Amino acid sequence: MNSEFIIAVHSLVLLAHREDGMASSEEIAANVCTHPARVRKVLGCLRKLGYVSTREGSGGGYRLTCDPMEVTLADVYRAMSAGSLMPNWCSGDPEMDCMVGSNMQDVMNSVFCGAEKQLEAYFSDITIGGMLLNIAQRQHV
Amino acid sequence: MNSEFIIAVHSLVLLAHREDGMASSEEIAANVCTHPARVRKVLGCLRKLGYVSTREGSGGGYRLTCDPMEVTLADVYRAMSAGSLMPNWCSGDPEMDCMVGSNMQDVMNSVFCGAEKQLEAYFSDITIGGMLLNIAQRQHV
DNA sequence: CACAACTGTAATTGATATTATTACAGTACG
DNA sequence: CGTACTGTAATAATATCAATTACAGTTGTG
Repeated sequence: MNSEFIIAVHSLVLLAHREDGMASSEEIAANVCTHPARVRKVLGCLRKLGYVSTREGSGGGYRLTCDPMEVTLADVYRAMSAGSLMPNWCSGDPEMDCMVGSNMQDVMNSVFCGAEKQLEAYFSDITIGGMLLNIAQRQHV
Repeated sequence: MNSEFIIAVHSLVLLAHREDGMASSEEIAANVCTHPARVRKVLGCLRKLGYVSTREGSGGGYRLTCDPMEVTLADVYRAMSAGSLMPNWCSGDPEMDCMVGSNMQDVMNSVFCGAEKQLEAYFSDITIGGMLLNIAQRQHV
């Protein structure tokens, strides 16, 4: 799994937690524990999808522009990490003179496509707002 | 996803395809397109689980000792790649003085544990024998 | 206007993970 | 005893990932 997925989710949850829904890349990076430039790259992607808006210049930063209860991890996954389940290493070779070796790439591919669908279905039940509630509950136990 | 999973599955399908269920690490490596030493490592793991037996020495190699219709990808996944869904990169820090940042690792962890269960459920419906049948069907279309 | 505080983006470096390769001891067969 | 294998570890080569640096562009403010 791509770790940009984690950064995206964490950032959205953090913004949802802020009363005004705002934070700079530096604040987010400190909370996520990564570099501001990396946050900017990931959040730039979320902006294109309309989940956040950005304001450049002094006093600028990122602001949540979606309802956290409406955005699911499946949305974020599709945006940041689609296809990450399939390993980049491939076995077999279509040119091979063996039924198994020549078809394995295709078959493995369809297996992982199915797995990815399954994963998305699971993620589609988890919202950014739900994660925030989950965290808040832990706090009070 | 760990690519050893792919090597393990491919090897098992290949052995299941062989009439006598046997092949040497060199034959398997040629079919999978990797190095024999790597095949030996993976198949050594499958041996410990009882899916194959090995014979050292001249004329030796690997032999399938299970019913391919009984072994699922979930079995192989658990053996080779358990926990591979979770990225090794972690956001947040439990020591942090922020509700979100300090709890994110735990919450993300539980998200990925659930995802892994989901994935295993999907894999548990796919057998080595089923994959071989799938390949054989493609051949005749 | 000039400056400070931001984002956007790309290039570079450094760290880590992955795969291939080599090497050799151990085992079995003929 | 020699050949053909597995088992295993160490090393080298490669690819991937994350941190860092750098700087142009934007915006609010004195």
